[in-house]
Amino acid sequence: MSVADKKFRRRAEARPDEMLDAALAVFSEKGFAATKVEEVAQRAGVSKGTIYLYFPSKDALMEGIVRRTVAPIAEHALPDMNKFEGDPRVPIVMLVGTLCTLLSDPNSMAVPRLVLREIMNFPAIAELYRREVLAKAIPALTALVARGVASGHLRPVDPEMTVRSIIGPIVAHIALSEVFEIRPGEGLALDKMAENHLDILFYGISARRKEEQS
Amino acid sequence: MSVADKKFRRRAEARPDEMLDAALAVFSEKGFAATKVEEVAQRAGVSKGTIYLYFPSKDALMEGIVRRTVAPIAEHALPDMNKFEGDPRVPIVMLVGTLCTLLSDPNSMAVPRLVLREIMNFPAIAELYRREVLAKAIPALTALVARGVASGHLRPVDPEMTVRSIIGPIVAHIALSEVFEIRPGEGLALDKMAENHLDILFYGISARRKEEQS
Amino acid sequence: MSVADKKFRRRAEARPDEMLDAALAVFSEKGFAATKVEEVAQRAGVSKGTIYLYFPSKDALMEGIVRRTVAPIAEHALPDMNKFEGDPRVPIVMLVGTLCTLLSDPNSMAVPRLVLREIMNFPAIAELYRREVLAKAIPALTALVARGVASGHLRPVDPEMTVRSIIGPIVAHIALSEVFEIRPGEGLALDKMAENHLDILFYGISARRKEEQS
Amino acid sequence: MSVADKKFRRRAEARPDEMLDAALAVFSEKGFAATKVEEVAQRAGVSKGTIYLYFPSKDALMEGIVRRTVAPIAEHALPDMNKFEGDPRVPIVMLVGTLCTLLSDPNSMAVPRLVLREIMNFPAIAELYRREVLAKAIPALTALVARGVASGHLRPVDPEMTVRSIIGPIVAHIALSEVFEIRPGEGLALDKMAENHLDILFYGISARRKEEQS
DNA sequence: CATGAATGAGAGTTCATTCAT
DNA sequence: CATGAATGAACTCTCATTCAT
Repeated sequence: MSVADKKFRRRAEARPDEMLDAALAVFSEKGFAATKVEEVAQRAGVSKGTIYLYFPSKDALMEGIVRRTVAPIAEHALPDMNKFEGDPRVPIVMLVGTLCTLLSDPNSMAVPRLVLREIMNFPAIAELYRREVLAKAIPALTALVARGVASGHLRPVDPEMTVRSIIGPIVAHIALSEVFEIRPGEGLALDKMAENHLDILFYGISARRKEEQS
Repeated sequence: MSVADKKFRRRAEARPDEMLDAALAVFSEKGFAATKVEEVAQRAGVSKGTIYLYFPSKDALMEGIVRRTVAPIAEHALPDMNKFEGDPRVPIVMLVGTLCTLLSDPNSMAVPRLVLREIMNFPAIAELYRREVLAKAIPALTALVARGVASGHLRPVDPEMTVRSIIGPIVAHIALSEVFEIRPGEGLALDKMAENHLDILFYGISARRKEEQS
Repeated sequence: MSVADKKFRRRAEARPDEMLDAALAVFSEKGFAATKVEEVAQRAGVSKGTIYLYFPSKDALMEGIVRRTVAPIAEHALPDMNKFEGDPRVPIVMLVGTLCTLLSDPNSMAVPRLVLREIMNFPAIAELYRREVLAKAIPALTALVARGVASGHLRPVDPEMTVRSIIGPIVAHIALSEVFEIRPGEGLALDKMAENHLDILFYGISARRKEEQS
Repeated sequence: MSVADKKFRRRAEARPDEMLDAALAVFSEKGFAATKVEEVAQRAGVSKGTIYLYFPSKDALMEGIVRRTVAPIAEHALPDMNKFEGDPRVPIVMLVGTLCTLLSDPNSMAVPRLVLREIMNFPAIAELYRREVLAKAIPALTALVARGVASGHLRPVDPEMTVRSIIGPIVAHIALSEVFEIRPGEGLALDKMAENHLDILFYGISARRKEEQS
């Protein structure tokens, strides 16, 4: 069978993914509630009925979008952190860098944006996120900090609370930009934010008397 | 004015406020979209038509809730900060303390929770918040940090980005608790969070070679 | 308040009944499944939404129609039979006469016709009929026959099965007419049917040797 | 013809019949309207499209079921009756017996049950039944009774109406059992019903003064 | 012959909003 | 001022039917 034949084949196996792409696009533009299934179908280039051929309900589209994104995060990104030994600041720098790289890609932003927007109306999605991402990421980060305190690399901070200090500034920066369109002038400036955030996270904002840091 | 008159007037001027209370309660429980105007009316003890006597639409209820809460913040809490001179860490400690006091009161939480939940679907509310709260608070905080850097109280951090480091951990802590029900065991623990947050904000997490801090 | 005012009043208390009338008419014409709620509304002179103000679903219209008809039957017609003493042929003649009078009125026919048509698709209605009508009528008739046998007025027939012989011919006559439009030429001819039915029911079709009966 | 060929031919000419079997089974279980063509296909072990290869529409399945059953009745069972001479009670006993035998077989019941359930929504089927079964059976029965009256075997009853008295009790018995699940305790009890029915049909329920009957 | 992916018209139901009383 | 009956636009979901392969 030639490649040309593919044109005639229904691209059966790719369809659900295309529909999720379309749903993500339209949900992001107008919000879940304000989007009609018909619009998702049009964007995907199929008919309304075809959507329901692959997804049992409009809600299932939302869940499909999230599940597709959450799976690789939970499987790949997170497990690595648990094994880390040595100065915990190294993986923290990496984590912040990875997050910022992901977030600076508009495509990568779409799902977190959508989740941020709709999560309170989708208990199932909040639970999915909690179970698949947070329930793994937060304990891993907490343990990382705790090991850093134990090894003397970090000051005796509260590991659990310190996790809020690691991710909070990033969340705040994204939220200000995405929700309120408050940006520091020249675009997202994730680099500058990351640098300043890590600087403060590691050394604080207080001026030292005589000594240097970094 | 006779007693009988009271029966008919029933503190008429308080009505809109009672309706906003009812709307806040029901919106918080079920979400804006899932709430029927009828339910707001029932909770307020009036009929559906009466709601429309005071508010032109369901959306106006949402806006009324937010506007009522935003006004005092914008008028009282924020202006004070601009005048502050001296070590900026003093007003920062105060700000964090004030926020935590407010947030530990469930009643005070209701509006921020609701705003957090619905803001993406209400451009008007996002704009209101932006204009009335953030457009005043963020520049004030930024200027505070900038003055601290200039006066030598703070290290040469980026003032704009440092604002994210000040409020981010608090936002993250609240979001984890409210959205994902992830709490550090013994309740909200806002005190512990605030203490750890300020400790890190001021001195960082890195262990020092020989000397102590704080 | 004058009578003229009524014109302006919403005839609130009559509405549900008018809707049931309209539903009965349209369901009878087109069948339940083929009828749109919109059509019922139009016939009732109200909007689609108003139907749902009084009935929670399309099915509820069907149930309302039946319930409204079943109630008086169950309450009035049936209880009388239990008290009867003496020759059971008297109340049987009355019952057949009453049924035929009811059935010869096209309005009275509408509900049984509709029930006959839709009953298999409405388990709830079958159950309603069973519980409210048959569970009362059949034992009453059975007891009536049993008493007749005991008192010597009737031959030693099986009371339970004899009930089928009392009502069956009437049912068959109606079904032939309503379902297959098979009628004995000159209209429904319920009188002739009733007379012949009772004659056979009481004396059978077999010719006697010499003697007469009746 | 090779064995391999058989695999491909799969008794092709039997296919439509298998589909009707499947359709009858599913329609009987769930009702015509509630049955999806897909379900009929699954039960028949073919795909949805194949159904439409043999039947132009879902309705055609219904008609096919009925037509297949009606044909032999119209051709065989009915014509015999017209030729009968002598005491008409003999063929009446036979008819009742035959009907009861047929009806006591659940498989034979399926089609009449289905027809009873759906007939009002299928004018074509009502017409089919009317034309193929009733238009032949009823005149035959009527003539049988008329001849019985003429020959003195029967009392001077109205032949047309007497037909209702012959088939009515059987119909009533079946309807009570199938529609309302009202049965005389020990199953369908068709024998007892038939015996009692014929007893009453021939001799009536009235007690005689002195003589016996049967 | 057979498949099953795709279609799209159509129906039931909800609920914000209006307005006669 | 207050009511609540009435409205009807809008939306989700179903499923008989088609047709490219």
